[in-house]
Amino acid sequence: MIDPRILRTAPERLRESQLRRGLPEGTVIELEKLDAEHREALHKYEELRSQQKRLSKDIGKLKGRIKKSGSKERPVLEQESESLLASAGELAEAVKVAEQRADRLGAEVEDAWLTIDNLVDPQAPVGDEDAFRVITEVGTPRDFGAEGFTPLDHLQLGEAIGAIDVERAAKVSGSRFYYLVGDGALLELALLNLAMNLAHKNGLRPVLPPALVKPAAMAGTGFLGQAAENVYHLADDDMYLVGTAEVPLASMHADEILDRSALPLRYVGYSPCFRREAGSHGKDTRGIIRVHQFDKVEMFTFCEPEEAEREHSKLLGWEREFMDRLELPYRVIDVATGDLGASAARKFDIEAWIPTQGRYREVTSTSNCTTFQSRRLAIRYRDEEGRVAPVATLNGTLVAMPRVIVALLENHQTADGRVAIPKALRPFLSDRAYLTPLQQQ
RNA sequence: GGUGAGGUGCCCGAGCGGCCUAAGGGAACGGUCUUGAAAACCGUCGAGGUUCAUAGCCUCCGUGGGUUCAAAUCCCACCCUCACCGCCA
Repeated sequence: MIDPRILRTAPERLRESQLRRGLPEGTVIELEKLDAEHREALHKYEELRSQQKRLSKDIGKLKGRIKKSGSKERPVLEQESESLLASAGELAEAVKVAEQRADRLGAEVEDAWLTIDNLVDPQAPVGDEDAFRVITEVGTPRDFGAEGFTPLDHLQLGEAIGAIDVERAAKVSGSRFYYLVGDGALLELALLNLAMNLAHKNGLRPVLPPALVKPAAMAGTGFLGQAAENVYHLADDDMYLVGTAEVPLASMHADEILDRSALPLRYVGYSPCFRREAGSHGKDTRGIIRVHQFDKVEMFTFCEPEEAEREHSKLLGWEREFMDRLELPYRVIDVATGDLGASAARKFDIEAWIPTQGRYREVTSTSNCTTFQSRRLAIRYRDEEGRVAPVATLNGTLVAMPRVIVALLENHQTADGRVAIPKALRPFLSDRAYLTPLQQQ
């Protein structure tokens, strides 16, 4: 949710932002109309309600006097009370009608706000998915031709090493599932340990959050908009499986007023992530690039809005630090406005080089959600003047397990089918230098 | 799943359906006093909405409905917490 004052003072900013995202501006115009109507109805209701309360209070006082009255004045007071009650009855009816109208319009305004995405950062490149801007490229993709062999893809490698089993996962759970087995399982745990150690060293507080949440958490983080079709919903319980730890981490401080001295508040969560992948049939069907369930280490920050941009750089820096430790070639892109999530004002993706695809693929992503999520979730803080104001929220991936495993296997493979383990991971893998195919063991 | 108790403002805690729509205490903040501090005393002290307004007014006493001229207070449903029992990772 965006500051409603902007709708009233500068609605063109909302329209402009929607257009940059490639969304219709009509919803904003609709919202303006509804908002005005709602406020008018609210005024009417409040005016009537105020009258009613005054009248009710008078009746209360009168009843009190009747109790204490003598037999002489009692009949007079009772008659007065009768007439007051009669007019109060009429007022009550009018109040009810006015309240219902105001409530209805209020709900409509709220619904209309849900169709408006966060204001995009003016620095974000404008356009659709392909309009991203490359910020930097790090490392050099290997030239397998020069090395004299054709690289295997991650699934071939993973199966040879006995690390990945998608066939049995298909038997048990269907397509887009996988088992990590043996060194595969150990590899995830090693990545987890490295990520958590780095994050903890950088001052983030580790969290193992719930992965099943109530509708408010899902809606508050902005995943029940266009993204809703990709969310698993348990109808019997009206609960959602989270697609990222961002959801429980953001919601952790819902309805709270944070102490300014506690900001920035930084967490790093590890959780399973569930995604329906609706609308991506036929995309990335091989291997574990696109799956329905995976584990992810996610960073999350609550900070003062003025600090958000700087914090965003920090998160990106920590993501890059992690990628550097894995010795993977990657690039950083400034994601285009048309490809931003509903909550994000600006987003940077890190894309790792995938040799068998000959291109960069997204492995991490960090978003500045400014005050969009915090308004919906009522996460506030007391600013310098002691006023209550929404905080800014930001999130960033440290490791999305399957994709990082894909990148590691493919980039670090050797001509004889082994996979070199980056130095940073070795302490967590019995100090081994290679993952070895089962046949060579 | 069963039984019992309970959910009130930052915390504790009172609240015969009206006659102050939240008493009282603590914490916090400001001040007086003090060399400084503590104590004592005085004052301030929830959030949201509307509004130019930190003036007024409206809303919020777990959530959602209902009864009433009027509801924290009555009725219904649900949620959560605690204790014990049963089952279980």
